[in-house]
Amino acid sequence: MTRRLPTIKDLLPKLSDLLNLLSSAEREQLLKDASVHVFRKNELIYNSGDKPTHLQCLLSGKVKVCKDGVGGRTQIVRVIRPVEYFGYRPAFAGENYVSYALAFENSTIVRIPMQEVINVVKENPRLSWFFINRLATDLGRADERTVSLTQKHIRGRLADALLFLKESYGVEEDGFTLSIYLSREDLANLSNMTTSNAIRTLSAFATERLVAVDGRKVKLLDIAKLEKISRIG
Amino acid sequence: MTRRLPTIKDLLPKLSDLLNLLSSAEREQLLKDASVHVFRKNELIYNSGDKPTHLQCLLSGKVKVCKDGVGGRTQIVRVIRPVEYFGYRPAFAGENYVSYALAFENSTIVRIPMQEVINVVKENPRLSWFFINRLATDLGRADERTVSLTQKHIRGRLADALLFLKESYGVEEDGFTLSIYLSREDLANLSNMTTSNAIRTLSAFATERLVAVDGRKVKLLDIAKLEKISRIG
DNA sequence: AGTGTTTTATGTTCTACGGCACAAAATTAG
DNA sequence: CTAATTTTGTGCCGTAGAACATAAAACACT
Repeated sequence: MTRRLPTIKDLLPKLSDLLNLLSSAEREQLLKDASVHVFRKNELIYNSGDKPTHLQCLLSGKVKVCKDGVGGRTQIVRVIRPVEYFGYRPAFAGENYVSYALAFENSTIVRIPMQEVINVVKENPRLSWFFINRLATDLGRADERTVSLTQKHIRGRLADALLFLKESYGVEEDGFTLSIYLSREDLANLSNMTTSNAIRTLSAFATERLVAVDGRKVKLLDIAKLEKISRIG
Repeated sequence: MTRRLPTIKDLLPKLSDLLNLLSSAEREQLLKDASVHVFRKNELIYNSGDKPTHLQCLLSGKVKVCKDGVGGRTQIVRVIRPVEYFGYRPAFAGENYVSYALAFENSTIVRIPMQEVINVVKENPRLSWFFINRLATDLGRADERTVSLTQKHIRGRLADALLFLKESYGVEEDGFTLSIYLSREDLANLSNMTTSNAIRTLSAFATERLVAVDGRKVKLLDIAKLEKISRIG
C-alpha cells in the first residue's frame, strides 16, 4: 500500500474555521510556509524551553500537553483533538514553551510560522477575536481545573478525568466506550494521582458498575453517577 | 475633610496603557458610559454567576478574585493591583462570571461597558493584541499554578504565596515588609492549605529567620532561601 | 518460542496534612 | 468599658493518599 503525506491543499477544508476569517491575501501569507508533519505515537511535538516558532493545528490523532512538577511527577495540562489549534500561547505571551506536547497516538499536524500569524493578528481583528475567545475559554478551564485538582478527592478527580475524556474525544459507536485508550499512568497524570491509585480507583469504579474496563478500553456505564461523584468531590 | 469621588477626567492618565491604543473616537466611545466606584474593604465587586457587563480597572486599592471549591473551601485565583484591568475573561469567552471578586482593602474602580469594549476590540487590532497578550500570560500563570498547588508541599506553597505577594504588591520603604497585610486565612486560601497550617508554617518560617512576623505584617528576610524552598517544593 | 520490558494489579507501610478542640489575643459592637 | 465576635496560636488525632515492594499479565523484540 503506498502512503503519501497529505498536501496543504488536501487539508484546507479542515483548517477552515481559522482560514475563513481571512482575506485571500492573508490566507496566502499564512499558507505559503505552512508544512505538514506526521508524528508517531509518543513522539515529542515540542519541548519545554523551545521557542514557539509555529502555530500548530492537529489534523488527525490525539495530543497531550504536559508539565513536569517538582517531584518529577507529570501533569497533563490539556489534551488536543482534531481539528484544534495549539502551541500558540507562549508566542502571544512573549515566552518560550513552558510545557511539552506528545502524540498520544500517530498524529498529523500542520505548522504555520508564528511570526506570520502574529502579523496577521495585528492587522485582522477577526483573527484576533478567534484567539481572544479561545484563550479566554482556556483560562476559565484552567482556573476551574486548579480548584478541582486541589480540592476534590481521588474519586472525584478520576470521575472528572473520565468525563473530560468523553467530552474531548467522544465515544465509539456503542455510545459508551471512550474513543481514547489511555494507560493508567496517563489517567493518573490527568487526575493528579499516582498510577497505583488510578488503577485502584478505576477498579473500584468497575466493581461499582460505574465503568467497565477491558484493558485500556473504558466504558462509561453510569454517567449520572460519575457526574455526582465529580460534584461532591 | 471633604471627600469627592474622582471624575473620569482625573483618572485618564491611569487608564492610559489601554486608552493610548485607541483613536480619539474609540476613546470617547468607551468613556462615555464609564463610571467610577468605590468599594469598602471586603465588599463584593462582582459575584459568581453575574453577567460580565463591564470591564473593570482597579485604580487604587487591592482586589482578590476567588473561587469556592467542593468542600466550601475558598481558593484565591488571582490578585489585582493598580492599575490593572480585570473582569473581562468571561465576556470574551461568552460566559458568566465563575469567580467572585472582593476588595482586600478600600478600592477605587472604573467600570467600562463591556459591549463597547467588545465593539472596539472587533475593530481595533491593537486593543485586541492588548487582551491577547494578557490572556496568554494569565493562562501560562494559571497552568504553572495548577502544577505548583497540586505537587508542592506546604512549605513550598507558602513560600510561593509570599514571593507572589511581593511580586504583586511590592514591599514598603524598608525593602522587606510586604505591602499587603493578609489574614492567615487569606494566606491559606492563596496557598491551598488550612488556616491552621498557614499559621503553623508561617511560624516555622519565622523561627527559621526566613520571615519576621508582626501581626499581619510580614517581612521577607531571606528571599533566596524562600526561593529555594519554592523550587524544591 | 523465548527473553526482556513495560504495564497492570494488589498488599503494606508511612506521613503530610486536614479536622477538631480549645485558649489567648485582637478586633468590633453596643 | 464590657460583651461579643473574629482571628491567631497550639496540640492531638485520624486518614487520604503517597511510597515502596512484589507479582502477574501484556507486550515488544529477536
